[in-house]
Amino acid sequence: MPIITLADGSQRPYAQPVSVYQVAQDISPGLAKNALAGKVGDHLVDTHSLITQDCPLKIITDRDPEGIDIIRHSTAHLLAHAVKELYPDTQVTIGPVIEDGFYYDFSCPVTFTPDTLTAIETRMKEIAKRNIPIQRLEWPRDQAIAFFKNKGEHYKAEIISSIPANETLSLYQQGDFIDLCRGPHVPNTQHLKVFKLMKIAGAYWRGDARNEMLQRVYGTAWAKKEELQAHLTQLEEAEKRDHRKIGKALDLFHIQEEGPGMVFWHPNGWVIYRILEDYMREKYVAHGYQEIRTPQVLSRTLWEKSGHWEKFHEDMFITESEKHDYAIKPMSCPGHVQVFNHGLRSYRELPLRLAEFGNCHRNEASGALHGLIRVRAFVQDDGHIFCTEDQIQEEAARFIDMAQGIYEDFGFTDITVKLATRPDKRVGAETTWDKAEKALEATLQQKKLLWQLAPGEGAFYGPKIEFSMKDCIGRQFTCGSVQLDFSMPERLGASYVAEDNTRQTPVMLHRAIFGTLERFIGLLLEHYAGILPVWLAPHQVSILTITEKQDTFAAEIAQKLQEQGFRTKIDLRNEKIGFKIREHTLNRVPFQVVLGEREASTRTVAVRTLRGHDLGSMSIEALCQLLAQEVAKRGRI
RNA sequence: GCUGACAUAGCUCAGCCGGUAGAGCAGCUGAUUUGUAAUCAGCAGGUCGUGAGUUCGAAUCCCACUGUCAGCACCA
Repeated sequence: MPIITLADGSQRPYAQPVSVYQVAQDISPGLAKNALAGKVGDHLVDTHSLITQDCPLKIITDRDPEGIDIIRHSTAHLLAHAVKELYPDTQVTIGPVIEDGFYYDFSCPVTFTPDTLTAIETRMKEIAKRNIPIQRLEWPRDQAIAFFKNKGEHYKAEIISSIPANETLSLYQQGDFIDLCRGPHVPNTQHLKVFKLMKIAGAYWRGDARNEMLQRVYGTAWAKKEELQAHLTQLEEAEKRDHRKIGKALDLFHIQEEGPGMVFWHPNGWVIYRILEDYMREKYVAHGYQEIRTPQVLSRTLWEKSGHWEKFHEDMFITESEKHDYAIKPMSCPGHVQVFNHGLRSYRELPLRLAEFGNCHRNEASGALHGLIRVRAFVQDDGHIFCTEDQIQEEAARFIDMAQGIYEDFGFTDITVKLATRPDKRVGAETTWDKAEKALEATLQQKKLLWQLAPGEGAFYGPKIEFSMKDCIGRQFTCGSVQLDFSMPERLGASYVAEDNTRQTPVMLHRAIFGTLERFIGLLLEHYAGILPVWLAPHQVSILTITEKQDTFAAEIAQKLQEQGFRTKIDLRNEKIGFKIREHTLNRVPFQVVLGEREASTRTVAVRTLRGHDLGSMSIEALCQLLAQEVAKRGRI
C-alpha cells in the first residue's frame, strides 16, 4: 500500500501498486498526457513502471531538463529505428544524448549523404506519427546476446558481452525495433515531434582509431518548435563569431595552401600579436621570470635524450644537414634545460624561472588543423620553473594567481580548470606520481578553484592543471597549463648543489598562460566577436572629415593622437560622413572622431563610439584622457 | 591521419540536365564638397584549386592530388 509524496509535498495513498502514469492521471488528465517519465527519489523511471513502496515522486514532462534529455534519447532511438527500416543491413551501435541533442553511430554498407539524411528524417517523422508505444523489456544477458547475434547485430552483441553475465538487461521496443538501453524513454513515439538531423560524420568504433569507422548521425531535439528555432538561430550567430571570418573581415591574417597550418600575420593582426607579447613580457618581469631565447633547430641527439625522438617523432618536422639529422623544435623544454645546465647551479638560485616566446613547429595531423586555434607553427609563452620538490606547491599556486590575473585582463570568465592525472603510458615511480598529483590537487584546493578531474590525461612525464576556454561553437581548447615533470631534468642531466653539498635533480614545472599566441588570439577574437577592447584594437581611433576644408585640422589632431601613442587612422576621402562611419564601424574601430566646420572653428572633436553613442564635442586633451582610460581598463569591465 | 562535404574575380556568392563565365561589394577614373552605418556614373578585373581523362566541345561528367569545412582520432 504505497504512499506517494508528490513534488508539492502532498501525499497520495494507494491500495495497490500503481504506475507513474496512473498517478499522473489522478492528478490531472492533462499531466498524464504530457508525462514523459517519473522521478522516484533520484531515479528516473518510465511512466508505465509500477510503484510498490512509499516514495517521493515527480512527474517529468518536457518542461523539466530531465524530460528534454529523455526526448533526445528517445529521438536517438527513433533515428536508429528509421535507419533500420530504410537500410535493414545496418548494424546499430550506440546513441547517447549530448549537449543540445544526440547522435547515433551506425555500421552501414550504404554511405550516408545529405540526401539520405533528409530521407532518414522524413522516415523518423513518419514513425513518430505511427503512434507506437515504447515498451521496456527485461531479459537475461545471454538471451540478449543470442537475440542480437541472430539479427546480425554484432556490435550490439559485443557491447552486451562486456556486461557481467548474471545481470538482467533492459531493452526497449518500439514496433519492430528493439534496442539495448537503460532508459527511461518516452511512453510513445508521438512525443517526438521537434527534432532535426544536423550532420553526418565518421567516428571510430569505441573511439579507437584502429577500429572500423562508423557513420555517425548528429541530431538535435527539443520540446517546442520555438526552442529548436532558437537553437538554430544561435548556431548561425555563433558562426559569425568565427575567428577565421573575423580575421578575414578585419584583415588580420591569412593561411594559404603552401603553408597549411602556418599563419601569415598581416599588419592589423600583428598589432594584436605584439601587444600580447609586450604585455606578457611585463608580467614575466613582475612575476620573477627571466626571458631567454633558444634555437629552433637542434640535433637529433638532444631529442633522443629528451625522449621526444621516441615519443614525439611523428609530430616533429625533421631536417638534415651534412648527414646529420635535426628536428625543428616542437617545444622549448629541452632547450631550457640546456640553459639551466650551463654552469653550476646552487639551491640558492631555485626556483629559477625561465621563459621564452618559443617559436615551435609541430606536424599536426591535417584533419586537426583549425584556423589559428590548431596550427603547425606557433609561439608558446613557454616557461620552465626549476625548483625543489618542497617548492612545487608554492610555485604552482603562484602560477595560478598569475594566470587568473591575466585571464581577467582579457575578459575571460568562462574558464574550465582540469586536473589531468597519470596516463597509461608514463614514466616515473607510482610514489612520485602520488606526490605530484597530490601537490597539484592541494594547490587547486588552496586556491578554491572549481575544477574537474581528467583521469589519464596527464603528460607522460607528469600530471597537469589545464585552463580551457570555449570557442564560438562550444568546443573546448586548452590555453594555459602547468605540468609537473620529474623526468626530463634527470634525462637531460640537470642538477644543482643542495644545502648539504650533495648533487640533486631539480623538479621542472612546464607552464604557459596563453598556451600559444595563435590559439589565444583566435579564442580572443571569438570571445569579443571581433569587437576588441581599446587596448587590443589594431586601430583605436579614426579621424573622419566632413569636407576637405578640415584636412589640415585633421592632420594636426592625428599627429597629436599618434604622439600620445594611440593607433590612429585618418580618413580624408571624398566621401559622405555616413559612408566613412559605416566603413570604420565595420572595421571595428572603437572611437571615431568627426571633424567638420564646427569642430575646426572651436578646435574640438566630435566623438562617436563603435556602439553608436555620440559623446558630443570635446577638446583633444579630453579625448586623449578618455582613450587612455579605456586602454588602462584592458579587458576588465 | 580517417569519414563525408566543398573549392568560380580581392570579398560574398550565382552559373539547371556539358556549348570556352555573371552579380553585389571592394578597386581604378570622373563628377559631387557632403554632419553620424552605403552619393552617382563609367572602367577594369577570372587558364573556374592543380593534374590527367571522357567528349567535336568541360566551371559543369570520371579519376588522382592539394587545400578548406564538420565530426572522429590526436592535441597548445
